[in-house]
Amino acid sequence: MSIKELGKAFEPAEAEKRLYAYWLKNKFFHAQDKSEKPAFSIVIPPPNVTGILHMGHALNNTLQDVIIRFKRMQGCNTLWMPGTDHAGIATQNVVEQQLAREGTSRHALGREKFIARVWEWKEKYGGVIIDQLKRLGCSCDWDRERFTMDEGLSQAVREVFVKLYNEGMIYQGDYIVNWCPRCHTAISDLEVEFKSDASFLWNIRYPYEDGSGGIVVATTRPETMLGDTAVAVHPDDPRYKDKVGKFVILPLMNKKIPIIADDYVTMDFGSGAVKITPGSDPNDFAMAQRHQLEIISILDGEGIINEHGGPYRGQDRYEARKNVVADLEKQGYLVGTEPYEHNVGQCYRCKTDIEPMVSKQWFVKIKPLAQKAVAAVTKKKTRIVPSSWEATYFDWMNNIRDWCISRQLWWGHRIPVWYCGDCGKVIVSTVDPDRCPICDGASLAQDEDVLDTWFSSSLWPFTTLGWPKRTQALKTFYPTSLLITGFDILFFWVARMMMMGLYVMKDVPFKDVYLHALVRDEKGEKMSKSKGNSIDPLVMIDRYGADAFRFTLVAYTAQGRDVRMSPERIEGYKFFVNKIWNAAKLTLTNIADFDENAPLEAGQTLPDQWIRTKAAEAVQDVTQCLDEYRFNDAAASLYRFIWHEYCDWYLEASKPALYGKLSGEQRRVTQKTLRDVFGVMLRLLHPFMPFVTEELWQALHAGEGESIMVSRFPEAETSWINRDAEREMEMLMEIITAVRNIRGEMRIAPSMKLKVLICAADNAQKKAVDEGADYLVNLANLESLQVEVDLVEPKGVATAVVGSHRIFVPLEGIVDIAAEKSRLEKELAKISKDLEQSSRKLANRDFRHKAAPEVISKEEDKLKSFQEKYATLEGALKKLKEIAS
RNA sequence: GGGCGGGUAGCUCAGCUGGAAGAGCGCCACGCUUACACCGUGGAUGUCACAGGUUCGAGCCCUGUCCCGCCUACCA
Repeated sequence: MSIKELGKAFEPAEAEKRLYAYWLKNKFFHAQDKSEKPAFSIVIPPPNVTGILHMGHALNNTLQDVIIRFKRMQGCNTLWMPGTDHAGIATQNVVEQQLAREGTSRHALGREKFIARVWEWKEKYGGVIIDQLKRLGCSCDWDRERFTMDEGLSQAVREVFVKLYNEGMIYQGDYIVNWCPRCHTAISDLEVEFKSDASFLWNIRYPYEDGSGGIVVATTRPETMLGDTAVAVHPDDPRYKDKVGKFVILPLMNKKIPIIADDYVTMDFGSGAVKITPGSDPNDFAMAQRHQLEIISILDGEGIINEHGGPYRGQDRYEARKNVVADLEKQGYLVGTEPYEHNVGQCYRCKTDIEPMVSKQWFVKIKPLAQKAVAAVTKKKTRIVPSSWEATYFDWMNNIRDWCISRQLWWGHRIPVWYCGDCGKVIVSTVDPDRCPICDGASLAQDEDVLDTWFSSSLWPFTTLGWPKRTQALKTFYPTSLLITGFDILFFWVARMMMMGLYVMKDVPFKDVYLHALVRDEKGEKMSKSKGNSIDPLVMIDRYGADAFRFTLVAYTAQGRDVRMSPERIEGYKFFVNKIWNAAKLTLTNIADFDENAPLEAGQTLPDQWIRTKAAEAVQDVTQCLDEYRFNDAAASLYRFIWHEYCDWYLEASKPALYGKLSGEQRRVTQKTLRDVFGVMLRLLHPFMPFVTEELWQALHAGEGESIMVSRFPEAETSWINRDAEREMEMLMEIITAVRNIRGEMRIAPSMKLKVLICAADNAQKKAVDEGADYLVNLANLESLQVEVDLVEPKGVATAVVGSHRIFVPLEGIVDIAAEKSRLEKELAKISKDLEQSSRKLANRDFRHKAAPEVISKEEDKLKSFQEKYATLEGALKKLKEIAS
């Protein structure tokens, strides 16, 4: 066969570019809408168009690509659906900042022009991340790339909105929502991040209307008192029983407000009385609804006190706080101030303190949707991996509140609702109406708001496949097979996709969900720009190659555990890539002259049989690990097989055959094994290290073969497994290690050839060693090897025991006997510990009665071998002492 | 306040349904043996957080305690 020559080292930068282009050119990533093959599909968690690749993306997409390549090689019609989302707030922010630098604003531009500007920006800078995913090696079906604001997806959003509306699942109303005064929009409960803040608890006295003293309330937000419309106490509180129904005077505002009773109030907190500000607190808002209280909003959309704030009008909320406190103090209403730590909600986007505010918003009735989403997981229609996340999922779903889906932004899917200026009719439609269906008036105005970005993301698994059209792709690939994403968007995205998939498609969006952990730095801290500890994936790819980088991520992805990343770790796997490269060089140069067609006369050598067994095991193991999403275990298995089995032992053991020390026939058999096993190895490794494996696969086939991408993933060849050969080879390996150990401990130069004598227990044992003699001589660097059944132990030797073999290395003239004495003593100490432990166990009557028979016989075998080993070593030591004395 | 995960070799972590404590990196010693010094060979290192319990037997199961992360929550 002809083989391509390999360079001194793998050149990732050049090879990655070339190979990715080759894959693209041949459309290997492309999935068929219709196919005989079983379908396998994953939709990408769409990154923000504004996004640039960070470690989280790198991990997430590497895992997806591993599974996708694995399934593709297994013969599935495999679709990895890529795309980006429009990220309402983030994208709008970016363009607004750009406008600000130009000295203008979106308001100056107007809605239409602004949106045009955002599109312009998107075309120019958006989706950088797509190219970055390509650098990672992602084998997405790029021909199908989607964007949440695409024509088709936008239409789908309207369809779903209208369906929900018509079925009474969407409503509009004035409710208290989380308002971001900087982004100028409502956000959902999920988009609020709570941060603990060291502040104060201000105690304020509200005098009773009749002048008979007052009631003290505590607050962390004194400025909100301007909008107080009641004071609440617990109905059972004896202190206030007779006060309920009476009135207090709201200080500063000089206004009468009632004292009400509600069991929301905790009696033993503070004074047991709470000020109620329905316009600025969700709990107070709820109470206001229960008691028909007046609801006053004292803040405008910017967080500035409005006309309802009396003298404080025009002041920023924090400025107003200071002034209110000062005035209360001045007028004698402030009873006390104590330091207090509490949680403050912030906008997840801009970290501005959230202002709970009453405004008109659109909501989705979520309970009915959530119930079905819970049932789907209970019934295992969707499986969450690791399953420990199920509890979190259930908990959230069961305590869910209606979803506020309207946003006061310009960039996004505009709500498909129109209001007739003539008759007031509300029109909800999938197509833009020209005229009012009731009065035929033409003065229609569309709702100003857009939808939460997550609304369109929640439809992603089917809209990307063409819905609302009943496309072939949809038929083939929905429900998708698997979703891989970070646990941090379990609620934001996974849960909502579950709800929407079930609602719209009447089926779950995916069968499996694999949730991976976060990437942290080597100290376990979250990576962030401000901390300066973030690692740029692209820099890592440039420095170490995509293969090494990917393998590192996979190797550290244990279920339910964070990934700790550092350049040093990636470097370690770069060394692994180098090792593979060099093993390939050795392998390929030695099989270059292998003639496939000539019949093989000789049988396989022991190492041949052994490495085939190990290869079959590795295939089995890696396949199972991937099936179970145990990524780190798969990586470890590959690492061990390639480095410690193939390179350390098999390549070394096959050298005699390759370098012509064995017969030509034997050489050809070994060549065949090399070629077979090496091919298996490459294919097994390909999902993890796509580039170097492709490069080597091409070399193996002299550039004439098909891509490794579309080759068949290895299946465990049971015919390759030979347990006898495995056992025999491993026995030889142990003997070799024992001799090397003596060499190392005795400080015998590696270059010095040794004479070794082995005393075998019987003829069968002797034969086994004799058969491996060549390997032994070679790998232990021996001058001679003598194996006998009745060997009288020579004098002045170093001794080791492997199984029932006693191994002697004559030391005369090589080292001093004292060194061997101390080595033996050390060994004896070790073995006597084992011996003692084992015999104590076996002496225990309960153990003999209650333990499983196979456990007992195993223990007995152990004891026996300990005893033999002990006796041999002890004898050897005694002899040495005789010589020494 | 509730929930989840974790505490195993100097470091980062494996350890599946209880049956001789493992890997990688780091460390020490020796070695440029014709794939690889991005390497090879050998070596050292552990009260498996703590205290009880179940069991013939516990890193693994149960109870409690102490730390460390994370998620979640309307106590002013």
